[in-house]
Amino acid sequence: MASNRAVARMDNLLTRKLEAFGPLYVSDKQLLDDVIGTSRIVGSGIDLAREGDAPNEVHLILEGFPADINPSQGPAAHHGLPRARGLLRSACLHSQGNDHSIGTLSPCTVVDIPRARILKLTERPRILRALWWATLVDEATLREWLVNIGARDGLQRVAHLICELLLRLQTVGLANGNTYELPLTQAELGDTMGLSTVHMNRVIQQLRAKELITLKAQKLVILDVARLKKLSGFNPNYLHLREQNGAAENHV
Amino acid sequence: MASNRAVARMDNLLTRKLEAFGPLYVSDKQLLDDVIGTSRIVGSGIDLAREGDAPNEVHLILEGFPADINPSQGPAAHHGLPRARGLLRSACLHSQGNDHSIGTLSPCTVVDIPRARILKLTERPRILRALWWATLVDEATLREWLVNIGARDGLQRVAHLICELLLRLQTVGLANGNTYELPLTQAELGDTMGLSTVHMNRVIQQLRAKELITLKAQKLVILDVARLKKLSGFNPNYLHLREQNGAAENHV
DNA sequence: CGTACTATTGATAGATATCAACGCTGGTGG
DNA sequence: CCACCAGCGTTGATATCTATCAATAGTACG
Repeated sequence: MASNRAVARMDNLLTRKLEAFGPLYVSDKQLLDDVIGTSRIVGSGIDLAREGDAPNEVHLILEGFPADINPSQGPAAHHGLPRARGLLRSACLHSQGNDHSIGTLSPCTVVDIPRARILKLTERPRILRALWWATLVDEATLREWLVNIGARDGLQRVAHLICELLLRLQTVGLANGNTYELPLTQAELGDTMGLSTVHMNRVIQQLRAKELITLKAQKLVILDVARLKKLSGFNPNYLHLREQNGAAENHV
Repeated sequence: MASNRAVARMDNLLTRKLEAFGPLYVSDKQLLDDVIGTSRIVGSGIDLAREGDAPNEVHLILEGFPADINPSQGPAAHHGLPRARGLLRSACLHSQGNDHSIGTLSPCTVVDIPRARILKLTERPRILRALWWATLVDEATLREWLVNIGARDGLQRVAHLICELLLRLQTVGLANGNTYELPLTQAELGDTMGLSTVHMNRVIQQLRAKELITLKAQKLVILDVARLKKLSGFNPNYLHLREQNGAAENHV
């Protein structure tokens, strides 16, 4: 489709994400370019909420592995490390409540969008509508995580995460066949899914023993995607919402 | 505030929910009245997604206890019952993906909002903006649930749920002091939180033994709110987002 | 080489699921 | 009225999953 026309400009990641939910005006895209312009790169293990941040600021993660961070009241707090929950997708918009925040599990490119700028964005009807759909999709992913953590045992949870990451990263072109970079420590993975480090390790070894995956030097290889999906009860529908909405946009 | 002016009309629940995020035009409210007009009442244990429903239909639950339902692939499927996850708030908007749906754990009043109507609604900037904020708040609640289920043990989870329901129901005026109706079976509660029926029962008995609650004949009494909140690590901030946004609206 | 982080392994304890059984309650048909 | 039944709550016994503690091995890096 896009290849049929001459494209005078390169859309940024945010624009591409939002335009999946419906077309935007050129002026919209310029506004989005302005927003993206302020991106910063942060290292691993950083809390994205900085001192003095206004609550309800929105963070946009362009690249990397961010995760929800537990407020420091949890049992894991005495480790000195906050406890991560729920691995977020890249190119994800995240509202900054005052009850919890996001941390980086790997180096990330992020944009901090202050309240004033959000209001500016939401004055554009098409941007606003895309933002809403995007949030609905994120919500669907969270619901899937809820099921994932609540109803499956460790082995299935980890298998599910591996499947989800494969699809996500393939979408963004960051997977090489059934192989991708997983720059996370076993401890971090465990925290993300509510498993202890030791148990996480044993689960990984189970997956290796079943000849489902290979994991070495931050490189993950899925040896049998079909069997892994079956084991985890993986159903990719919840990640596909965006295509459906994009298609439905034709009706408007 | 509202009591200072003569109010010619009674706002419906949806209108009230959305207006918490910013003022709406009278014509907006009329449109919302039209939407609400089509509500239906369903019994307990019903799946809100009906045959022939278009995907991405949105359901609005005006009253009752709805919950996420697992697709029938889970281990609990052979019970004949789908497995519930994540108790949803009343007056909650829920997008209908094709990967999962919502069921009722008690009689509910619901409105099914078809795609065409959603599009109509999202043509109103103020409604759309309120919808977006509302979705962001729902997302925050889901994140809290993720932490709740992933990081706390059964006792804390249940305590947390009881605290959350108290605040929610007080907000809607459905709590009587520290007492409220909980028309859910122990098995349903357990499913909701990822606990077996038996264990749910034992957790409840622990709470009783600690003289924190009373639960009999669907009536729940919290004997010591402060101690219950402390036990569960309950932090109501994530439910307060709406007030913050409402206040911020003054800046627009 | 030594230090620190990560991965791995073993042993043990706690949390939770599962299976089975029993009592209570409310309805229903005889 | 009674016998029966179904759903819910409760209890005990046991098995499985997972956390925790402790120790060892591998690996990167100065």
